[in-house]
Amino acid sequence: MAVTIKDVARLAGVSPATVCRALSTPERVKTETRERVRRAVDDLGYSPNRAARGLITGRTGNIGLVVPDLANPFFPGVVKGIQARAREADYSVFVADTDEDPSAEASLVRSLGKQVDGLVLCSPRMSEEDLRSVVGDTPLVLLNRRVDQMPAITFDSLGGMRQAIAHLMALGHRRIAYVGGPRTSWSNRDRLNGLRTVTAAAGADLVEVGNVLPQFSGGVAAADLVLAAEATAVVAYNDVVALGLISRFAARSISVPDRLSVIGFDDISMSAMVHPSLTTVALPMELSGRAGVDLLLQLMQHPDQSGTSRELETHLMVRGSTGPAPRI
Amino acid sequence: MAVTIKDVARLAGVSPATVCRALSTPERVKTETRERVRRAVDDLGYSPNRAARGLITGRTGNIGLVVPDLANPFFPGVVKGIQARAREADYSVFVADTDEDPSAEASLVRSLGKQVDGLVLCSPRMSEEDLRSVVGDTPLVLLNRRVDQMPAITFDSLGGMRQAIAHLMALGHRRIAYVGGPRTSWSNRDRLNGLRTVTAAAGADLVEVGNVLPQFSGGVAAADLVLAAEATAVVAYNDVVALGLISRFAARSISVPDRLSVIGFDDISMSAMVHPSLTTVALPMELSGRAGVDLLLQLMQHPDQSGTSRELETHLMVRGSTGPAPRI
DNA sequence: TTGAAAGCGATACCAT
DNA sequence: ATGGTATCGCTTTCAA
Repeated sequence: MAVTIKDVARLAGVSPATVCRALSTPERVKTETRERVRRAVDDLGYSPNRAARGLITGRTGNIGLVVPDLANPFFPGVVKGIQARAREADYSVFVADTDEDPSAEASLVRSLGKQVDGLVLCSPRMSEEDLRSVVGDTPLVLLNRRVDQMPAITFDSLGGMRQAIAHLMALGHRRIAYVGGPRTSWSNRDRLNGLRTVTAAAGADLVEVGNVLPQFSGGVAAADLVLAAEATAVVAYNDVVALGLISRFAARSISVPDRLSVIGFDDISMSAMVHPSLTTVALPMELSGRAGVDLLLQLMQHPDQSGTSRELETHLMVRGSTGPAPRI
Repeated sequence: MAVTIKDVARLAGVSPATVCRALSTPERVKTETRERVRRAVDDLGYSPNRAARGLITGRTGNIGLVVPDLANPFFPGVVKGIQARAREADYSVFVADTDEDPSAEASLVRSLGKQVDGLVLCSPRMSEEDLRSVVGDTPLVLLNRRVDQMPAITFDSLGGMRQAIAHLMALGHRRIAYVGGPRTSWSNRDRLNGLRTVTAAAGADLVEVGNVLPQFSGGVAAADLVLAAEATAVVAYNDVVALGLISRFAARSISVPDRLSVIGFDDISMSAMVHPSLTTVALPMELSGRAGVDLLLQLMQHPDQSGTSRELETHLMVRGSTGPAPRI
């Protein structure tokens, strides 16, 4: 059996209560006894049983994280940030992957919710209605999704699009296509809204060529539509879609960036590796994870307050897939 | 406050003990009372407090997973498999990312070990010695690493290499380079051993061009060495390294596969997306995760037995990066 | 078949 | 400053 607080107490010649205090509120224990306890703890290799502690304190020391798909390169970055910040705050992290299934999301939130002190929902796919209804009394933070009255970490899509369009306009592009992600995706709507605002303000033509799966195949499928739209530049919902576009362009011998410029979103690591490398709007993935945990910690301490949502800066990474507009 | 077993007991007009039995050993409860309890449970939305249960049963219902780096595309696949299988068996999964730091591994194993019923160590980087010493009484399964006497899930590197070399030989290649991963990596040694055996048996020349970081930059760095080695084909430690190689070859206008064939390892999703697409030895990532959990469950039930380690099949995916050897 | 009661290990309150 | 003790929610003997 494992070492318990009683074993420590016995060895140190004090009561369990004192051991507890020596560990959690050392200033309330005489220096000498504190030292004795410390030594006993070390000798026995004692560490408190979290389940027992949780039973009385009502807290678990765990936080839960729900993501749609770990295989999507965006999420591991976020998870790493969450992990790192959680560990600093002495929390462990439950990770659950929903395989892009919105209904799995709800049930996971409910079951995970009981085992944790707080939850981070990363890019949840479920409807706003469902989202509101699953919220029990577990503090919850959204990441990459904004819903009224719920604390959230998001990315500045508008700013990212502004940089992207400024870049394209400076290169002489005037007609720009957008390959959208799933209609149900909040971030797709957010990016599209940003893009509409920015192109309108800049006096560029925006051609929306439809919605595709946020995957390589989605980009492949959209490529021909983009060509038909007679744009000289295309912004994709995300990097993976952009890579699919480029792949299909290559297959059709459409040179990127000579004939067509391509911009993605996310800055997944692969974007810098391919040829041509992908110009993209970088999202601070790890930072967003850390920010999510920070917000959650705040919320867990002051459940009454609604917490301070944050929108994180984005940055355009200019690479090989964008160049001067062809003269038509 | 949450619903407790007492609330259910009161509503059903029975004792807490009966509620407990009705839920865990229904056959020991009269059908009628069982139904009454069932209804009370539903009405109140009761679900047992895991911490309290764990306190008495000594089990947590959690398993822990330690991976070196979630950003490495190999791991998310494994994690997904582990998640899926764990959820089926009604376990939750703690995930910890060590950021490739071997010393972080040991401390994580120790701290996680207390909060879980079993651990899966995925591609652990620590020394065999350390590995043996961190093993407490928590059941532990290795994934992608084999160590005497420890239960493990591994991949058949030898078989993968056999397929790779047979493919290259059939295309007419006779001189083959290997770009190795970290010397400390078990899987690198395993793959290299397999490759040596296979090339020797097939009568091919093997040129080992050194060890690189298992990253894109590692491949970039090794590309020139490969050219200097005058091989017509190169096998890389993994796909990411292979992509780095191809990138550098492209920059030097070395055509793949006309001038040089390239084979990777893992079959990360990006491999099928790039141009030329990458011929690679596919590892069953999700399956390995499931197999790891299966082995762990087995171990948790019979801690006395050592468990049945498994080596999973690998498969060569022939794609665009390999072709006939150039006539010199 | 059911209930009463004794813990599991840690914490927090009330005394001292 | 320290110790005794009730308690968290559940499981599990032991009796009835």
